[in-house]
Amino acid sequence: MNTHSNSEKVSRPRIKDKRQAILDAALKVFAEGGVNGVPMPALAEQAQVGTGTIYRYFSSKEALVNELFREQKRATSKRLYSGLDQTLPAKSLFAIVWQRMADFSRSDPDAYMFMELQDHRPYLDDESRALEKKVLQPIVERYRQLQHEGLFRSDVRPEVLMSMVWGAFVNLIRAERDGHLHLQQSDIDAAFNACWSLCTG
Amino acid sequence: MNTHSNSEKVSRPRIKDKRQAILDAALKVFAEGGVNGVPMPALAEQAQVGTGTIYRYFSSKEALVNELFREQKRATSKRLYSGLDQTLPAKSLFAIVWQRMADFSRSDPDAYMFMELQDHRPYLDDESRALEKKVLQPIVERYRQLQHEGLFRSDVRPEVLMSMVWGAFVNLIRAERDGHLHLQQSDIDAAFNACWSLCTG
Amino acid sequence: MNTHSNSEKVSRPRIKDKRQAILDAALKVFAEGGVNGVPMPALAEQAQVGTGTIYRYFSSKEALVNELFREQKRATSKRLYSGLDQTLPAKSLFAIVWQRMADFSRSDPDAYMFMELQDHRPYLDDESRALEKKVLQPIVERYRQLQHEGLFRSDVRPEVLMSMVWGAFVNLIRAERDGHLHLQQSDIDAAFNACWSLCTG
Amino acid sequence: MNTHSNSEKVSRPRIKDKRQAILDAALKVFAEGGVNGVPMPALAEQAQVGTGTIYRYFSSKEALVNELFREQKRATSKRLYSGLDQTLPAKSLFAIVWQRMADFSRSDPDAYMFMELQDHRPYLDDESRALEKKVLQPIVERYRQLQHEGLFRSDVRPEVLMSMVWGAFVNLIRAERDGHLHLQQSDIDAAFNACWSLCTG
DNA sequence: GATGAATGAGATTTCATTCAT
DNA sequence: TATGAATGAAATCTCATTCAT
Repeated sequence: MNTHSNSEKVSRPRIKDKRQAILDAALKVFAEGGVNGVPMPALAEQAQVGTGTIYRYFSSKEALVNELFREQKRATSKRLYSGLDQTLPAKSLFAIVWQRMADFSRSDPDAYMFMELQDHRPYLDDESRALEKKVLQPIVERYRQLQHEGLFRSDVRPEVLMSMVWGAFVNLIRAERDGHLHLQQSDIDAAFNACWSLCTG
Repeated sequence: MNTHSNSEKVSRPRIKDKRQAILDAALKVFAEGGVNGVPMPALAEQAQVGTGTIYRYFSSKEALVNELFREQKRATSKRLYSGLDQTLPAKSLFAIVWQRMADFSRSDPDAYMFMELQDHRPYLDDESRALEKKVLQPIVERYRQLQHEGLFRSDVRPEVLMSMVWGAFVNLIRAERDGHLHLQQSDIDAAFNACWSLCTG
Repeated sequence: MNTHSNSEKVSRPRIKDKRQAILDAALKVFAEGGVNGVPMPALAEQAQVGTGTIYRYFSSKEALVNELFREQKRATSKRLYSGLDQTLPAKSLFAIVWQRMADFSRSDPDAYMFMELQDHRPYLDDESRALEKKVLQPIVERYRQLQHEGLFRSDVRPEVLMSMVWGAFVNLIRAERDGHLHLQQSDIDAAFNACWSLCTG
Repeated sequence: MNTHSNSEKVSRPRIKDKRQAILDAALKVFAEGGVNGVPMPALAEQAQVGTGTIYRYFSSKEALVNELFREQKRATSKRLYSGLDQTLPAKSLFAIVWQRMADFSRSDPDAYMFMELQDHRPYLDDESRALEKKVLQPIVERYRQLQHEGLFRSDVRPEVLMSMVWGAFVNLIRAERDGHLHLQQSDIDAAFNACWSLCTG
């Protein structure tokens, strides 16, 4: 049952390396308090490390935010788009991704919040921005392809379409966070249908 | 000798009161540098007032941000929704509002940016959040009405629909700001059509 | 009794501006504790200003050290070499400068110590180093002239000669500071004669 | 099994003990970066030992600096004054020592720099200062003796004379280090002659 | 009322030292 | 014994806010 037992060193609760502990803690506290709102000692405490330890792994707060951003960008991308059965009809695939987005925002709200919080933007460096673009590229291509197949409307550029779909979803979650509405699964499903209409015209 | 005499209003071109000068300056600098990124003395300089003067009109930076937020919320609301000719068909009205949103983001990018920057969110107080809800209410009602009229799809709750539309638009502008795409009027028009599909199904 | 009364501005002990107060305090505490040994808050306390105030006048500790160095370099130069009656015989002039050096080290030990402490060297920027050279130039020229006049020995380059004289003096003061000897006026005078021999051969 | 066995001296080229490796490394990095400028881990890396290892041999950075200082003080003293053929004329002996000083500063600039850098002074303890005095004592005595012999001028106390000679030399090297001049062997020789004049009057 | 120099609490970052392995 | 990751006290620097003028 003890997932980290290695003979019987029962007591130590978590042995994952400090670097990851710091990233995990950062995700949590930044999501809650905003990057600017969290002093390094507070982050250190959450990570259960000394303040100085953070600087063994990240050269500055800015560097930490960027590495966290990139880690999450990659993880999110994988989480949303990997392992899709491409033999399924497009609408099913779209629905799956949509549901994954919803699941993501529900099951890992810190990660979702951190990524959608604009808080980190002033910290982002070129590498992070490049990654952001790189991750979007294949999605745009998929949209373009669906347009060529005549499934998606072609009067809107694929990157515009994609941006709208993503924005519609994100704002839905944000509205819930801000207390403007409460989402149920039926809302998620209905929103999917609406987005499908957006894409197919 | 009295440098503040206004017996001859000749020299000073615009004497709008300092309070407004501060709010105007705040909008500009906050939009550019983020609320956290702009020290009060920098704001004071932009507003051409002394640092202390800001505190005669606003009790704190937080209070200033809130007042600015509320002022802009009201102005934006008026800008987008006032003076609409309700005799026009719904689609035309929707199109007008959509174009107003586009015009707003183009002609007053500072105001638009400030409102859509999440930067100010940690500062917002109850009054600001209440206003945000209050402003959204009539829009939601309009959506609900259009659903009752059978024009908008009814399988999506009106607040969900509205949130998606707003999110789709906002993310489009953000994508442009972030350099992911460049929008032309034709894109705005096409995006409108896509959003109309989203709403009507 | 009210030290801040301004009905009679007698009481306030020192009104000199903060910038100078900071430089004065810095000279004192750096001379005593070394640049590295004195934290900015300690300097602020000595200067009777807030820590932040230092940064209104100097962009960093390094900048402060450089400005202090340059100020002192100029003041020292003036103190040692200005207002000399050039009609006096060279030996008298040399004796006067030598005595001025001694007086300087006695009457303003902080300034003297700060300049001769090597402590500040890692902080010095190009401008400071350029000033150092610039200040030495006319002295070298004077040595060269005295060589041409046949008064000073000519088998040693003037800059070498000057460097030795200065080093001999400085090390004398340092030896006293380090407790290796105690200097009396008679020692100063005798040392002058020895240096004169060094120069004239 | 014995890690310090020297039955097979094959593999490790130089096994001088870690203590000495640390002192050697310290001399190098302190000369280059100043005592304050070099963190202990950087020193450890240069010495090719673990950071903690330093603390097995020296109780603190201060203790290390002091031991290094004393080691170098003794080595320098030996290097400059040992093995002199006391049957040679005084001027020859003086010339030899002078040349040894020059050679020292040239051939082992790290050691020379470390000793003449004032950087370490705030670290020095009583023992180091006592050693400094002790090492100077016989030199002073030699000066005194030469005065009694009528070779050196007697109007200057021997410790004053010695201090001036040393200062003259040191400042010459420092001037070169600071880029104020470049020394050739002829300058060293000429400077010797000038110093001889200083001593003999 | 208006000012902006001054403030000091608090932020980020460094580094001498320790200690589990 | 040797290690070097970890630590946290202490350094440098920032900035929201105050207050004497």
